[in-house]
Amino acid sequence: METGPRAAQRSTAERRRRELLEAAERVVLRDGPRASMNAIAAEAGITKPILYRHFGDKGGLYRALAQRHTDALLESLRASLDAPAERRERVEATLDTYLAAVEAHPQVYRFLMHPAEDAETEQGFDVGHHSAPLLRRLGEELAVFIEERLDLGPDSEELARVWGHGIVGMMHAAGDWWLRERPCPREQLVAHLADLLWGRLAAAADRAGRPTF
Amino acid sequence: METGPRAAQRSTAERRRRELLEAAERVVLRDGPRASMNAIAAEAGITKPILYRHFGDKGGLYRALAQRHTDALLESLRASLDAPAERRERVEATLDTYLAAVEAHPQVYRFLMHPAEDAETEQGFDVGHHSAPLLRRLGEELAVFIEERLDLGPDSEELARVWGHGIVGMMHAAGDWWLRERPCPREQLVAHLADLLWGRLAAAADRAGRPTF
DNA sequence: CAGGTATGTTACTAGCGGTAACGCAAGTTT
DNA sequence: AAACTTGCGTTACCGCTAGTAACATACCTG
Repeated sequence: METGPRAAQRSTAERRRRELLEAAERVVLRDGPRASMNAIAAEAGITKPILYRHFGDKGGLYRALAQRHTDALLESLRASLDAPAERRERVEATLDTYLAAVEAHPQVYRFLMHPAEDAETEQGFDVGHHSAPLLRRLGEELAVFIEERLDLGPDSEELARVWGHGIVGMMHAAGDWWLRERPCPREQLVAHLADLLWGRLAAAADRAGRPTF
Repeated sequence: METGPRAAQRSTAERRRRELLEAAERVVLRDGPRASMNAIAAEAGITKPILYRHFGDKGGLYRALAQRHTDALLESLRASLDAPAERRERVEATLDTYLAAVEAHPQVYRFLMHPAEDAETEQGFDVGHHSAPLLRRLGEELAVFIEERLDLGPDSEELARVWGHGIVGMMHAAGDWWLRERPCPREQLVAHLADLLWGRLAAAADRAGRPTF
């Protein structure tokens, strides 16, 4: 156990950092991703330069803020994907985990995934530039998982990566649309997406009296 | 045919507008989405207020700029999806149309789809806020198409919309990743994605000596 | 010729991210 | 005890942005 003034200093610095992050989170969840550094500093009861000393720049603050949520989400997703069950059940569980997180904290989700909502006054958070890494991480992790577990013949690594990113994109886009329109309960969305992945698009019959599809 | 000074004025105004849009396009393709109104005005050889008179605000200019490209892309996609051929062929042709456009004009693509690349100096174009509408439009159009052409039983409308948005998201995410990493030729990516949609994920065998997936 | 209308300018505001320079308190060293 | 370092905090500023108000100029119309 480390003691002495250095340790005390570091621990207070870390506590301070957590306080600042909590203040930033409050502001971001209230004002959306266009929250300004001034506003965050004011919420924390201090002034801008302190924020910059702690986080370097706005991107640093954002990343620190995003990591709190992405790490937890990634862990849940890994668990769902790795649970002992049939393949389809696990795919559904994973989709459901993601969508449940989105449903439970839509503001957090929007902050992580969506660029500044309104004005192009891009002084806000350029979340898009940071959401990409998250989606990329998800895609890469899924790719590794698929490649490890499935026998896909030649080109399996390439195929797995295409699928990893494609499936993550599907989940993301469908979830985004669903969150906005809420056209059905979550379990139904999950089932529909799993149906899509299970080839129901290919197997569907053409509608009578229509050109083929 | 309308004549007289009013018509002349309007036609010169429209020509001016086109000139301004072309200047804006040059700047955006050169400087990325963070191009400033000042830079665009300078490129056009005029000053800011003229831009604002023509396009209202930065978002207006962006929308005018985006429409030029999205309309053409949407038309190509509709044509590919509606061509006389087998379903899988048409799905592949549509994916390929999208990816070919992405491949042919990556800068345009990035402008349409990606928020300001670097600094969070969000004075740039908040493209994310505008790309969403494009992806949404694509998803909705595909949903209508699927619902019209396929016999999906009960809940067909809901199912078609989930699939529409999900497939568009898959295409978008995979294309985005592919554009960055270029891991394989286009036709291979198309085939992999079509395989995914055709249920090859569900049909794949587990790898020997591994937990099931 | 008088008058409106579109086109253009200069000069400005308000707000942003980011930083330099300084004050101050507390603990450490001599 | 005095002097020095070190971290926390401030004020005041920079350069940039989007957007606007006010003014000038040309041109076509009555």
